[in-house]
Amino acid sequence: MGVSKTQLFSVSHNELANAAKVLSHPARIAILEYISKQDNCICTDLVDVIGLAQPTISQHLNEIKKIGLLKGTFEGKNLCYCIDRERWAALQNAFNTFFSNINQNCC
Amino acid sequence: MGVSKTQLFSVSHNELANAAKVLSHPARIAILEYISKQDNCICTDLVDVIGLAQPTISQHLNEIKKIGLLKGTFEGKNLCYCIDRERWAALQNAFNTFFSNINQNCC
DNA sequence: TTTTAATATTGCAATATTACGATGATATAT
DNA sequence: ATATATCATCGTAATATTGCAATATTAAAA
Repeated sequence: MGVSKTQLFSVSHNELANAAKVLSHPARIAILEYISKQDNCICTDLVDVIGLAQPTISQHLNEIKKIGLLKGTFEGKNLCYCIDRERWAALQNAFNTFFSNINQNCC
Repeated sequence: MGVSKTQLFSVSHNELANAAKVLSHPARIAILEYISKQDNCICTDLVDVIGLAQPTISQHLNEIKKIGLLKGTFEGKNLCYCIDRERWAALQNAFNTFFSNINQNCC
């Protein structure tokens, strides 16, 4: 049915899965990497950097915004935003916790 | 067109995105967490633990297998497999590297 | 005020994902 | 040999994702 049965799973499992979903497209990885390496808020040229059409970039940015990884202003002519470091660190921690949680006695 | 333009992006971006895609469904998070916490290889009862139909679990396991996170035997009556710790650590490192790579001067 | 530049939204086509019933394959138990 | 238990595969339906052209919106510049 194409619909994930999210109600079967815990909140934390769904949250981690949602975060992973944002990272599950190379364009979004590239966008995040590019933004995170800037000295300041960025105010354009993602379309040139990534190589996808402007509406497509806009859509990807929206997915990234939805999980709170960006902060700044979004209305008007020029965007001005950057990585939300607090959220970034929280996601880093969530992934790290997940990966650390393995039983070292297995196999 | 529903097709990701993977050729636009670097190998490492695509690899990280592919790994994230495996983690982008709560069932696979739950499956991986369950397996990783076992003392031994597991040989059944994932269907009961997760609560999805057996073919669905089988499909999810296949996605997990595809990126090399499982090792063991898969044919026959009883499965017997567990987490591939080397691959697990590699993915942990890949995510951690990605998240560590942020410019602390931004904003 | 009219242009212009930058981003968002809409609508659509192509493809991917999720889920499960039915069925097939395999190995063990009876 | 037959039944049973376990997992894989096939087929299919429902929904989600990706991408872009066309268009709208917004704010600043001319």
